[in-house]
Amino acid sequence: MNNNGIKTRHRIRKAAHQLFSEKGFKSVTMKDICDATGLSRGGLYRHYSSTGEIFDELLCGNYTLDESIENGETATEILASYLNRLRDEMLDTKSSLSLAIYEYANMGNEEKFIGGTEAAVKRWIKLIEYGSLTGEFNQVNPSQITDVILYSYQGVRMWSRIIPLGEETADHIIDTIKFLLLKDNKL
Amino acid sequence: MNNNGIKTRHRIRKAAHQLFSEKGFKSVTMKDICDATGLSRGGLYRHYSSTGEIFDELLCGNYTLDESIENGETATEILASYLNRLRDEMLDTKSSLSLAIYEYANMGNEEKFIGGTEAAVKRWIKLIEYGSLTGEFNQVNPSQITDVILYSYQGVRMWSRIIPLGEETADHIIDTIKFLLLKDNKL
Amino acid sequence: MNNNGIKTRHRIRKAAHQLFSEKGFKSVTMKDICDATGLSRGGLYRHYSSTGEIFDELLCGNYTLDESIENGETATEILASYLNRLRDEMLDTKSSLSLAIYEYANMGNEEKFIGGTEAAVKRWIKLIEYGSLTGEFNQVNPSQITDVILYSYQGVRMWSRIIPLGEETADHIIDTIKFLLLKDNKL
Amino acid sequence: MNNNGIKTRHRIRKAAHQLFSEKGFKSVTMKDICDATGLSRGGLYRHYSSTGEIFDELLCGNYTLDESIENGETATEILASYLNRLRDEMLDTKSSLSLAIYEYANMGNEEKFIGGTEAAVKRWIKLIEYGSLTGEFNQVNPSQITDVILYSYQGVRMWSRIIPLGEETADHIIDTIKFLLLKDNKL
DNA sequence: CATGAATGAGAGTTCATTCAT
DNA sequence: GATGAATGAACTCTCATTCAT
Repeated sequence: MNNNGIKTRHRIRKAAHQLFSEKGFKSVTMKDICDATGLSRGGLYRHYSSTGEIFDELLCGNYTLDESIENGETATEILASYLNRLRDEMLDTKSSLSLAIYEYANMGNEEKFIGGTEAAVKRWIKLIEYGSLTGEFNQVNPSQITDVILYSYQGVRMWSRIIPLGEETADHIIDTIKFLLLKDNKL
Repeated sequence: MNNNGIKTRHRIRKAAHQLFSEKGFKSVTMKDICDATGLSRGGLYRHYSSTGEIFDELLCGNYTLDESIENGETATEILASYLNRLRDEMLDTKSSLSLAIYEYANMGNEEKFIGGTEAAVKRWIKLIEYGSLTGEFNQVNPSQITDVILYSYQGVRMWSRIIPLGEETADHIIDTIKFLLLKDNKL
Repeated sequence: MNNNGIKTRHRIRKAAHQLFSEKGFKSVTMKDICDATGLSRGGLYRHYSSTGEIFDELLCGNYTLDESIENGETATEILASYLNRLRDEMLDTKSSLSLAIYEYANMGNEEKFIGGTEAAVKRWIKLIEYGSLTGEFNQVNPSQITDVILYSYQGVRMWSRIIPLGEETADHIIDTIKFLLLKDNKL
Repeated sequence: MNNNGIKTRHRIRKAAHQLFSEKGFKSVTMKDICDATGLSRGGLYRHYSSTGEIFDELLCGNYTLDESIENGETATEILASYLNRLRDEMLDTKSSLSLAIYEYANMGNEEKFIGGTEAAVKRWIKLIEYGSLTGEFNQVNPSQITDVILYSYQGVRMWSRIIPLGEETADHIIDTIKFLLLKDNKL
């Protein structure tokens, strides 16, 4: 594959991301991507042979919460950083692949996602245990709080596509998490 | 429309509900419904002329939290009743129309849902205010807790299609809501 | 399927037979058949969903030598009847499905034909043994003569599509078979 | 064209022969040949611009019975030599281009083959006349026997692709030819 | 000579939708 | 009311073929 081809693949992925964000997974056709990229049928198929193939590539590096920082920081600092990302993602309504991800997962690709979420779950549990240990966090059931965090986050991601999401809603979620975990936080 | 016609419409809605639960909205075709009901093309079209039309009818009476009981009960009792329903719905993984609803909403039918959720939001807020007033509930920001409740509920509805949902996860959500609202509830 | 549908299926098979005779199997597309029948794409697919499906139906009742007469006739009479058919088929250059059959068989449908030829082989062998027994035929190896008969017949069927076949060629084959089997036949 | 180019053309023809043997003519695409040779589209097109062009070259030197030996040998010896080749070719099931040849001929290239077969026909007729003259062969109609020989040979070539061919079948054909031509040969 | 990107034509397939019966 | 035949639009996919590098 020469340099030109690499550029084209980039172009395809960019256009496809846009389309998936807007329309979910199922409604995006190879033809849509042809039109969006200006490529011909055959030209597109040269690089990817299905929307699923493109989507798979988009997913690499897209799992909600990923490889982040655990270097000597306090649990509180790490939490703040996690929550910042969470908040940003919740508010980034437009570029959300969430509908597409759900549709895709529901079409028989569940297994591709289970690993991804398990990783996120583990990271949160680890953080909460760490904070409990250092005494920074309240004594809570880590798995319980993790469920609340992740599912409310996912709920926001989905509904925000349909019902306009105000900043205060994101803050409501974030503040509640802080209240549940951090000492002396009031509702 | 005679009695026979009414039965047929029932049959159609039943089959369609099943299909929408399994495959979401977009993937269900009129042909699928023909096959599932055993009706011919023309027969189906006599009653409904698109999947959207059937889906609209399915949605009546399907909004997440609906017309329920506020007759002299204490806030705690009403809360218990609401949470029971929430829990049951979360665990009723199979018959969930959630993916279908999201897909449908995303196809330009947002407005059909905004009203529905607003109603649920109002009901929860009213309940929380009521509980605060009677002193049964903690002093909280009603709108904040309502967001946590509804979005985490929605998150569960969606993900449970993809990642098997254990009872303990539903309980985690319910217990957290109780902790947030009820006095003397420990995490 | 109503009466109209049956007629259409007839029409399709007729047109397809014509096309397969002319162009072999592979070169005939569903579109060709649409054009030839005047049906729309969807209309054709309503009845048959691939050229192979149509071809399979054409093949029923098309095996070279079929269920024929064994009712008190002499071997010589039966032979004459068999050879008459053979000759007619050899000369019926135009309606020959032979190329189509070979192509089709070569595409992984061998097993569909093995049974058919085995039956023809058995019938010839039985006839030759019968003729030998009654003393009408020469003492020959039945299986050997059967091979010569069937393969030369098939050779003619194929080549006659390409090289114009004169009646005398068909007669050459027939006469040689007669010479091999019948007493007092001269070359 | 330098030496490298000649090698590439060799490579192409070799791969193409293999493909034509396996799949016949029509099913082989330029892309197949690209894949089989490892050449790129452009690379292949530099040498040949269609499958027909390659096939034409493969056909040179492939006509069924070719330029062979007529140098002072007896008719019986020449016959033996011819029949040996015939037998070998019949048994060489795998490398047979026969299906490809028929397909190709049927696509409007009949004239390319008529000459080839006429040559074979003439050679056999000449041989039979020669054998009759020297008294080695029976008195037969040369053209009649030639038809039987060539068509049964072609029949075998075709069917052997579909129905496994035993050595005894080839021998049945050969033995029958010998019986027809040679004196004192019994069936 | 050779590569691989790109185009565009054409075949396959699936459905929504209409209509005569 | 119901059937199923038929149409036509929209997609998917695969190649032959060309061309810049």
